[in-house]
Amino acid sequence: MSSDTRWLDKGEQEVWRALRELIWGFESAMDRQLIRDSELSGVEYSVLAALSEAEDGVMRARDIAQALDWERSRLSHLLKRMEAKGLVARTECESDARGFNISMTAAGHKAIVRAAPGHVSFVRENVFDPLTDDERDALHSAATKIQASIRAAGLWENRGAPKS
Amino acid sequence: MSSDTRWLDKGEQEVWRALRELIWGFESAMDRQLIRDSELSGVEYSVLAALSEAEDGVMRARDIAQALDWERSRLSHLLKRMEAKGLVARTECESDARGFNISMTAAGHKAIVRAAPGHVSFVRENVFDPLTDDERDALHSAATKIQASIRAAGLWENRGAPKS
DNA sequence: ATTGATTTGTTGACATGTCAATCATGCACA
DNA sequence: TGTGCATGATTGACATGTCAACAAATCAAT
Repeated sequence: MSSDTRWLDKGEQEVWRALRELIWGFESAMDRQLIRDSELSGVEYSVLAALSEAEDGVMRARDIAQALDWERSRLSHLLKRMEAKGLVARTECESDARGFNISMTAAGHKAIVRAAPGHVSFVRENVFDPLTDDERDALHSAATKIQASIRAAGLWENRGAPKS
Repeated sequence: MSSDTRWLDKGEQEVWRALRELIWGFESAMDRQLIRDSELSGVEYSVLAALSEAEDGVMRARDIAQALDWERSRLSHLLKRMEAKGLVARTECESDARGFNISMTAAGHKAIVRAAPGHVSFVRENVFDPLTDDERDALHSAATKIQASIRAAGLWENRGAPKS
């Protein structure tokens, strides 16, 4: 494809290093904060947060997977564990015998209500507070553009269904 | 800690969603590209890239772990696999009988030379090309500031050694 | 020198994620 | 209405990461 690779110059390398460190470190830092201050892991929080945004706290597994952009098997494994912990419950789906409705239990609701303030504070204190308005806006548009570019290259999707 | 949580408003939620998706999706997209175009996973590439930057292509395991900010056991497990694949070799360390020197093999060198152009192209095409100069600079400073903030909060380190 | 703490690295148990295979159900269309 | 394909979800094998326990070597302080 390219025998004439455009390598990164000194300045570009620094930008790339800063971005790479952020991408590698941010998620685990967020997880550490969550686990320290609540009993939820980052992925468990994600699922419960998705359920919270549904009106009645119930979603089909399919829709959770889509909302989080996860593989089905990943969600399936996680739901099994969360069910064992009593954070969610599953009921059969009336309209489609293949599906399941996932709902938050009282314990799940309690857990996310307890975890949410610390999580939001983490984001506010470490993302919004340190940035100027211009930096925040530029970060927004940069993140959006980078994602769009990767999507256009066909490398974003988890299971790139090659239409061959 | 805070009964008066400063929740995110609509605009902030959008910024946060864009950043979260980038952080969750970028690394796996990069891994997909690497595995598609070479025989290296992202973590294997990281180790070989670190070794490439040492003059003689040899580093102590300790220094690799520090350069990548990884846990020792993670590196140990990975090096065992990479050694089995013939990508790296280990020799005893003369100056410190506890340590090991890790070196690239010819196969490891060949693999990273083969993988590097595509990897650099991925970064250039998806990070630098889509951004204006201003956005790139803002991204740089935003990433730096966010990391600094998390570090100041004591949540960055992998093994936060609590000095209790 | 001896003792005790620190550093370096490995190991095993376990948590989590990916992938391919499987199964049942639903749907489209002749 | 049946036949074939698409969808929803689970499972098991495997890859990878975390954590705590361990062992050996080094260092520091007396």
